[in-house]
Amino acid sequence: MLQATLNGDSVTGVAGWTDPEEPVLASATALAAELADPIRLTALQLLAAEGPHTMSRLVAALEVSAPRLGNHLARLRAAGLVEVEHAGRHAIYRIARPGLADVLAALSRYAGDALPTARPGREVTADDIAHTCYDHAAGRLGVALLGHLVERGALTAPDGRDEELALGPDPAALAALGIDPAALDTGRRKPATACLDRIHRLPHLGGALGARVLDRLVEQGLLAREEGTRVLVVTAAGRRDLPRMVPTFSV
Amino acid sequence: MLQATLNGDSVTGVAGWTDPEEPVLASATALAAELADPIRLTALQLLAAEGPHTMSRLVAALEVSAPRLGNHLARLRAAGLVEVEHAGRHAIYRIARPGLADVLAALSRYAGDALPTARPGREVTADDIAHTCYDHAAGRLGVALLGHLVERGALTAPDGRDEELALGPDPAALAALGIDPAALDTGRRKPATACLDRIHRLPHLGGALGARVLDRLVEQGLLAREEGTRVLVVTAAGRRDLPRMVPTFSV
DNA sequence: GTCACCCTTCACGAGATCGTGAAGGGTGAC
DNA sequence: GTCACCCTTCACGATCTCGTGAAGGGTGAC
Repeated sequence: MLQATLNGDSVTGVAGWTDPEEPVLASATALAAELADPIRLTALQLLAAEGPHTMSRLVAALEVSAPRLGNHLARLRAAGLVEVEHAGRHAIYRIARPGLADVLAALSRYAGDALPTARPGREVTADDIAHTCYDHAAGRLGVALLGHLVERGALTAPDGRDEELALGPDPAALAALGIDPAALDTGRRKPATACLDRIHRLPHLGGALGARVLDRLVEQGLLAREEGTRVLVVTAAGRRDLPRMVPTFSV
Repeated sequence: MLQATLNGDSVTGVAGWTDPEEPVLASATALAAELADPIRLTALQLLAAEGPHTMSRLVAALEVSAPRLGNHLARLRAAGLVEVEHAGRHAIYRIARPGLADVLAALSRYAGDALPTARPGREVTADDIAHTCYDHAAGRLGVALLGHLVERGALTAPDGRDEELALGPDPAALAALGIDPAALDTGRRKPATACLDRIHRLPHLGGALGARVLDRLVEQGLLAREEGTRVLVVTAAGRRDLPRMVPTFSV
């Protein structure tokens, strides 16, 4: 029988701290093991940020063979991280539990912060800070923007269950950007979506709302589109005002 | 050359989503791989919650052989997750970057929530909800209590850099519990420490402050110590008032 | 019915990971 | 100096993981 001490109390017959049978520990290491593969992690990040995907859409996005992805998805299903719904001959995968988005976000944030800043060929570029993704802003700015709007209650956080983001209880943060969500002309587009940032591996704001926000920032002279590229240049005014408007964004 | 599309923009010659060379992706999967082992994860959780430990203290706590732990710590050092400081013949390990605590907390929270609730021999017990750890409260209540005090700005979050927790800018949440931190008689004890909860794998409040809080809750009739065991019984009054006092705590 | 297509599973070989046991370096006590 | 002690490293065998290729089941188009 084991004998150990825990903060002065003796705990007899209790399994050790590292007993792989400990339920929370086993569950945590199993989860970490699922995240420790580029394909599985990217698939989960895509599903968590952008909502359900069919198998074939994932195959195209990840550029891997179907059996290879299928094996990984089978693992993720067995681990209870994703769920499948079959529609005809298509298989629609989605995140099983919304809470996973928090884990993925924490992981990506740490991974981004922990990067040795000036790697060969990987120094911080203007592109890294802000660039367009279709017609909305991506990069550090796009990620910070979505985080800001979610934190202020203007939008609900992406949790991978749905394709679109719902408006939150308090539109003040959107109003502060000069946007009235009720007056948004969405056309046939989804009003607000999350879109996985390719560099930072965190969701940024897309959809009609994302496009409108970018237009406003350009109108206000805070950002400038660079002709022929996808780079968004932060103007002098933007360098002054953006960190005030979006507190988690710097430079 | 690769050809892919990203939200309508064609991106030519860009490495795929799952390219293991992508810096943030590589960093994230490497981190997850380090967390995917019971010994490494527990060591990191201990260091993040309770601050620096010597190698021998970790060996005793984890109940593993020295070479086995040494191999794991060498990995963690190579991955940049922990740092060593040599003091005489002792090696003092600590978390390298405070942000890791957030990742570990997110992982443990998801792992705890994702548990199939009624496992054989692992149903939710009174012990699970609240029990003593030395002279302070652990279990779900102890964890929620520390989280609440940190969120309200009464304490700083444990980040593994220090052995004790500093007081935060706003003591109101402590005052609401009937405690004046300035009047705390610490004796030779540390005023406030974090202590890793064995079941939930999240830090709870220890030290003189933790003991004082538990005393107050018992005085107020919200908790009752069970004679001869470490169980803390939530009284009828506690069931009514505790969720109001500590919003993240239920039942 | 026939076919193309989407998805899943299986088995095998290459590769990586992990724990043990043994050995070695450096420190402090005596 | 001698010794006990703390920590680290190394090498090897057992074990697990992963990707490929092939095969098979089910669906919808024609």
